Amino acid sequence: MDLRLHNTLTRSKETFEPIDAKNVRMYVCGPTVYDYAHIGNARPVIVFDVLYRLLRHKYGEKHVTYVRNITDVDDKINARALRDFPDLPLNEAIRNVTEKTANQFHKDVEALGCLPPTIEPRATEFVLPRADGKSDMATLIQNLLDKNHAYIATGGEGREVLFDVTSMDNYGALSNRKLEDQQAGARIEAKDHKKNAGDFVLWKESSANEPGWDATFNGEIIHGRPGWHIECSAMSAAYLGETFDIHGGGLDLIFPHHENEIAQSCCAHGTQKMANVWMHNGYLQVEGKKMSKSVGNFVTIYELLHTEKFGGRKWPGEVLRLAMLMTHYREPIDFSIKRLEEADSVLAKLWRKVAEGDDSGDIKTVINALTDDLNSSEAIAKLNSLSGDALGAALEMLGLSRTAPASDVDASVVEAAITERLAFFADKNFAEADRIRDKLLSQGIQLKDSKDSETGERVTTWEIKR
RNA sequence: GGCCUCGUGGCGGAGUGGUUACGCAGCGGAUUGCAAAUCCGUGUACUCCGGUUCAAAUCCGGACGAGGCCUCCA
Repeated sequence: MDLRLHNTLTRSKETFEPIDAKNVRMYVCGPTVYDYAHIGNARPVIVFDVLYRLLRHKYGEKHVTYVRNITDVDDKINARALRDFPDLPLNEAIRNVTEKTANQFHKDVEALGCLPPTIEPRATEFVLPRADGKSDMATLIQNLLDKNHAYIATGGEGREVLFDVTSMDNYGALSNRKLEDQQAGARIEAKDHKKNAGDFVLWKESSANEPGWDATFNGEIIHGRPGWHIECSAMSAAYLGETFDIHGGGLDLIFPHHENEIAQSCCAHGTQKMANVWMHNGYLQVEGKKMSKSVGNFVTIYELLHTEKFGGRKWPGEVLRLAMLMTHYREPIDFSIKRLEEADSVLAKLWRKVAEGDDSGDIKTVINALTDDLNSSEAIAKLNSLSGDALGAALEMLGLSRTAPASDVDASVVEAAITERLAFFADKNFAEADRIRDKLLSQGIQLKDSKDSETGERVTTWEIKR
């Protein structure tokens, strides 16, 4: 069955044909590391992890290259560094922020069952020309200047290299925007030094309390830092080439981020396409509202996993993952406690069905669902027709395998308690037997009684309730 | 103002011209010393109004409602 993917460029589902089936190449915009990742950030990471797994299944593990960057240069990072580490030299303060945040991000997404990408480049390593000759931001920018797609102008905060949006014929093709339709009202700040209101920054000069690199543009050295979009153009070209297969991210990145990436990359390289397929996941809301700090419904991945802030309990990463995948990736999700509770029950049932064995069903039904534009909700529905090893394999495909519960439960102690309890049953001492059951339950251990079908004897098993 | 999504049972959620997926919760029953778990059974739906059609939740038009983007937010 052919893989079909919805392409934002054409607003339709297309049969996916890789440029090189021996090396399928995908780029997904990663985090800007200035603060804990929130659960909205988790969605694209999970969605594209499923796609990565599917591609590996279809083309082979060694034939897929998945690049997800870490953006560790950004004005929000600078602000955070100055706030949190006022006494440290700037570069050190920044490194503290980015290291800490990136480490936390890695822990978070691992708990969500996401495979590490093939390559995870950091923006700061791609600002200036590199010894290995891989694509870098400064060279890309000079390239755009050479081809008259960019110009240098002086604004209120110093010199800037700006991209001239009118220099590209089909600027706005991805987001279906026409420059003249954009209202220069609410959010576009008219700046005199720009040729057009829509021109965006490629490089901006830094002041003394801002990080900067000495880059040369049109012969003049500008101590500065890159604009927002250029890092993805540089890093994707560095590892995936000028044109690659799939570029993914959240819906809100279509404009301006991805539009501008396309403009930079295509104009600098003289190509028609940056990526053949552009995929975007839908937005996430919390309890019916857009997640924002001011509304107070802002939840980080860390808080969900390790605190009782959301719904009065901690939630395992797999539950969060399933809660995301219950909805098709392009649909909006209203994240709620009820949804997590449902995911929790479903997952417990599925894991039990794996443990019980009784292998039946065909994983192909699940793969086929995913093959149709990553229809994960359909795929999850199909899980119900599987059991045993087939179900286990299907769960692995979705990244929902049971991981060893992080627990210090000593099995021998539990077994001893069960034996003790069975002895109380022999004396019909139900009160003591129940006391043992309740005590274990309070430790998160659920006892399950059943009867041996041959002898009618009571058989007690247990599991860790999460 | 421009552009883009989405309205399916109590909830989640596919489907997309004709057979009302699937799951969660609920309810009834079996089982149990009581529970939990499990098993069996079970109800309710396609925002509204037109149109096309033998047939529309599905296609077309309109209304209403919800949400998003429009320069650094995934």
